[in-house]
Amino acid sequence: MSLSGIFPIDRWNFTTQSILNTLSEEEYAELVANQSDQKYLKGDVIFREGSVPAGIFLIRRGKVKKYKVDNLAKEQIIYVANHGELIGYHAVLSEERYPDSAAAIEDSLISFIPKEDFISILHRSPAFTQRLLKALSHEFTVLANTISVIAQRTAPERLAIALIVLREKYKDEESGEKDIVLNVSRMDLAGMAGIAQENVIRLLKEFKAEGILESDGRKIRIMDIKRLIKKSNYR
Amino acid sequence: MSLSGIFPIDRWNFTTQSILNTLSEEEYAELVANQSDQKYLKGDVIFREGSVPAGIFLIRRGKVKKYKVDNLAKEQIIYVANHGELIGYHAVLSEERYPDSAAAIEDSLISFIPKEDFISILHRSPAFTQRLLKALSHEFTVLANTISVIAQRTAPERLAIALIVLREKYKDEESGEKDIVLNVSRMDLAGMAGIAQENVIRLLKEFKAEGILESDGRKIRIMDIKRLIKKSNYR
DNA sequence: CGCAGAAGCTGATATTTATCAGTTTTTAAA
DNA sequence: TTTAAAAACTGATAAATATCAGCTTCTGCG
Repeated sequence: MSLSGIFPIDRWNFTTQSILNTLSEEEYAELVANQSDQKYLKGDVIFREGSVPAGIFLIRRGKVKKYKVDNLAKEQIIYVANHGELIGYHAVLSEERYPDSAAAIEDSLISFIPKEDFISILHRSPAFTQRLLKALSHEFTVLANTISVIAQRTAPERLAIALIVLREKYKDEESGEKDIVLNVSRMDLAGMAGIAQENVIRLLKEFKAEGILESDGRKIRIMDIKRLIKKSNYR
Repeated sequence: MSLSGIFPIDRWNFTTQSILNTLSEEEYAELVANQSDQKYLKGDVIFREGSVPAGIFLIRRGKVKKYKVDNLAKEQIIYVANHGELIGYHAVLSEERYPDSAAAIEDSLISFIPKEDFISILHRSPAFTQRLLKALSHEFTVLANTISVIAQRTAPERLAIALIVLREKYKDEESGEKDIVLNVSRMDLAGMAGIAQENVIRLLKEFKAEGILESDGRKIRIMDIKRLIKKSNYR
């Protein structure tokens, strides 16, 4: 699964989307027996760093950012989870408090599953456990990749990468393959790329001038993915 | 487990050291039945990013850096593993190529365990699997923490943090609790903190002038851990 | 023991990126 | 529809950090 044959997009995505497929019908039924659905509006916080987990979350519809806030304000986005993905399971498994916060970046529908039910299925289904182990191992790849990029790439490269990654997440929203439209604030882009908001704006203007993208307020339309990948300078 | 009551050192260490304790004697015996020990000199590469894993490694003696190399030269260190820890298991579990490289940062003795034996035990021992799941989940905490620090802290703060983390890894080397001596190159410090070598040298000089540490070539003696923690500015 | 290469170190300079102090535009609530 | 707050944007400046070029000191090998 590689983007346009050159950008290793699998290095940027967790793989919790397909985990639930390992469950039998009755196992799945038991997992979701006590679930409760909740709507979250854009910006709503789902859980906060340092709090104690009571269960895990399944994103039915929408997108969620996982982030850490450092010295007051300024959040660093660790990962953007899409519909179908699980979040909040790390803390349950490691028996720690949440290491990061999660908030909706668009209106979302999310199921809460009590941790007891999650743990119960885990003990019941070896296939589920193996699949989870695989997913968690892959996450190491994604996070190590993120560390390397943030430490070693320039601001324009990091922004380009953020846009490529987001484009993939917004792909299925639209019908066509080309000219995918992202709907994301400058602040969230800054949080993903680890640069100041003002510089995100300036860089977007440059990209626009180069014909790589068009933007109208929050909407960013990727016009030339090939040139964007080139901009990212990714091997 | 928190350093001097204020620095959250557990946020900086994987927990694979105690995983093998979950195995019964016969399980352990089977795991290591086909192991082969090998000595690695300081600087020797254990595995390289992009290659295909054939098994996992158990560090019997020594220390190992896990790192990613970006655009020729300049390596970013993701993690420093100590004796007792397992490395190379992510790629086996996720059935991918190694996402990072590993090299000895001091002379080390390392056992290689064929992946078949590892997988076999994994299927045999639910306790082992659960423990591994927990360890991998904790790793998310460590890596998310690293991302946030690299993205949001200043160079002096990052260097201070690198020194604090290393101090903990070198603790058991010496007898006393105080004035722990690190044995690490400026280049590796630069790789850990994500800053240029030259600046590592300049910052170390500052720390020295402030009485925080003393250094004699590669040997760095932490004199005032409290002031170092303050320097790191860590909540 | 001598020597070559690596690592450590220094100062000067360039570059990148953040910060600041606004203005304009958009958005959503009254 | 008005309007207040939030987000987007701009230019100027400051700060942080990297880069470069050269020098010195170690270190391990022959």
